[in-house]
Amino acid sequence: MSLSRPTILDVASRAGVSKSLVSLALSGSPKVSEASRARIERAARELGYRPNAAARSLAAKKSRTLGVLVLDLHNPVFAEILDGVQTEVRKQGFSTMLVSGGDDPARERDEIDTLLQFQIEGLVLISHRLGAESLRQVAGEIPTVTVTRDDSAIPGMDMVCNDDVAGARMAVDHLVSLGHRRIVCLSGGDNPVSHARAQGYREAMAEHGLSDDARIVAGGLTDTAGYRAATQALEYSPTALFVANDIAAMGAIAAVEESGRDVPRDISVIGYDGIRLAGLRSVNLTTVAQPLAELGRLAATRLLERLEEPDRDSHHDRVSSQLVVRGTTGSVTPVPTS
Amino acid sequence: MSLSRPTILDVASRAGVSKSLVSLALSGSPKVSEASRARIERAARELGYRPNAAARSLAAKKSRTLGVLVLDLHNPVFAEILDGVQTEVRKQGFSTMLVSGGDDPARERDEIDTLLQFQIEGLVLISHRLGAESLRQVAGEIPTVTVTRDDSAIPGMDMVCNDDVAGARMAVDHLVSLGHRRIVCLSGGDNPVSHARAQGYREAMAEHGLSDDARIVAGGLTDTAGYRAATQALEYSPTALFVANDIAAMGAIAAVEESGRDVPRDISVIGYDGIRLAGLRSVNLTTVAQPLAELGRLAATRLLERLEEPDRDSHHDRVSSQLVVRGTTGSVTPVPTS
DNA sequence: CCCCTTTGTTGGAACGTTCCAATAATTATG
DNA sequence: CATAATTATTGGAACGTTCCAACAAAGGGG
Repeated sequence: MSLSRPTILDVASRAGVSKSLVSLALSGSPKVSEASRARIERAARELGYRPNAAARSLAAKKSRTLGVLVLDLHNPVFAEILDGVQTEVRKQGFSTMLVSGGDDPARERDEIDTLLQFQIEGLVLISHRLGAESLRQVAGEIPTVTVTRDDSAIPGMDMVCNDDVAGARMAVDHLVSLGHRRIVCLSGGDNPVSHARAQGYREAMAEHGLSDDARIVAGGLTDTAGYRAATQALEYSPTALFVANDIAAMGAIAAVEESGRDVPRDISVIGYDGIRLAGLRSVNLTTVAQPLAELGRLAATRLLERLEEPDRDSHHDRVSSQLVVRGTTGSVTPVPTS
Repeated sequence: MSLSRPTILDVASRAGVSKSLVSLALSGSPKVSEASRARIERAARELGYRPNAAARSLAAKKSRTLGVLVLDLHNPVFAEILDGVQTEVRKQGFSTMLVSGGDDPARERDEIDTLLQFQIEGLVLISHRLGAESLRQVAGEIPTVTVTRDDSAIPGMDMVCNDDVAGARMAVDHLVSLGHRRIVCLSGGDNPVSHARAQGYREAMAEHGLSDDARIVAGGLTDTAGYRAATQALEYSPTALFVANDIAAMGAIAAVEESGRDVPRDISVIGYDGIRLAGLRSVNLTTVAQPLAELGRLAATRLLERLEEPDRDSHHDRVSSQLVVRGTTGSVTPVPTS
């Protein structure tokens, strides 16, 4: 193993110039002669020189690194948002440090702390479980953008999300247009996103004069949660289920099918998020699709803008989602009077 | 926004001691009096002091950070391995920097480079697309452990993987025991893992005297690749498909069902990996399950061991996988002579 | 009571960069 | 052809830590 990596001084002496000039040359300064630049680059290449990010960040007082916290790596929705973030961030020459909160608030705090120790310049929160207090504190310490959650109440923080209330209404509208009335909502549990989606459901049901048919079953955002909630929902003999997210919807479908009913003939199911998996032909889930990569891209853009101009007003983007009709929803079939 | 973060000097002066003592106290040295320690901790807390990782890593010449490269964040198999890695690494007080190669070798090199700039002390490769040359180079530069791929030929590198050949044989044995003979293999494309699985298929077929029935269709590791390969495989009118991984198997099932055939009545399908998703009731895929989290945990352990003892021999762990029979495989049904 | 340990504590050098002010070399200007 | 302006290069300070050798203070043994 190589004893120790070459430093800028090694490059300098090999190229026969000062360390300062090497620094200048490698950072692409225009005031370096072509001749020197060529020799320096050659020397660097020959030595396999790789700048020490720690030293750089210490001296420059900036790390050119953004931190990204993701709620949990298992739900593919986050991988898709992440794609958008990464693409944009790389394009602007920043690095990114990714950590996962593992769906646990305490660990989230912990990981953010680590991120801060690494002198990240900004933070992207791709969904999170932080309380308002923690969030406020984080936002006060470092430029932060939150994705997926409506945290618009926190000062100095940017936000990018879709309109969950409107999305949920689209879902209900779609079901109603297919003739459904007994539509049950399987909520995603006690978090703002799920609350908003349940709210949209309630509003849309009311608008269609179906308030009396509205039923919300407490569920969660995992497939097993969806399965359980659906089992429970069957007691209301619904003709359609609006499920808080795609993964839970997949669980719900399993429950419906196990009960001997067919999707969509007996019961229609619609999800939320628009993960790629939902488009898989054997899943073929109708859903309200968020532009996930776009959400990520936008978040990165907003954060980078704020780094340029730290004191600007908070920017709140609310992008619109889109109904994607696939095979799990269909017209309500008249019940045969057996 | 706070102008600049408090440094160790701020803590020192507030606690009325020298910076050295603060350093000692915060790193938990036993030779600090209780009184001083208490005052220092109090001061640090009051100031919201957070050590600067860049400075620390520069001074200490070690970062206590491991790099983790994952092939691609979209396949859940990697999230599950990652869980194991993270748990173990955290337990040992290291941080982890996670990057995704986005399924692109050039970007992989790039990301590893970034990781190295951050002075990571070791590298975990959770599947990768690196050529032998690049790999050798990386391994020569930094302690590296590779997960999921059999890179045992690279000197100085540790390896943790399952036995893909044996796993594939288990799959075939299972199908044969159900009476299948016309078993087609949908390969995962041109990468070592897929080659090994195809190899196991071939061997098992030969052992059962079914060499003449052996057919391998070139596919890939995504659901669409599985779909396409399955469509093609149907020309051989198989009674069973052995698919290179779970995600592709899900695509294959879609193709089979679209062709009007039933899984498993007409065609049995078995996957490989054992992702959680495959256990989802609406998927219910029979598969060869690798102990994913265990793979990750073991990889982390091996890497940390090597950090202790850099010159030890390469360690190659080959953990065994397990057949998980679910609903997509069944006995071959005698073809009704219509 | 002096010296020797032991226990706590400290200042300074080092880590590998960036950045700035200062200098050297070159070219343009009158 | 001297001087000014420009272009290229440099040494040194700084960044916030850790680590080491050195020192001060407090006990302990002769």
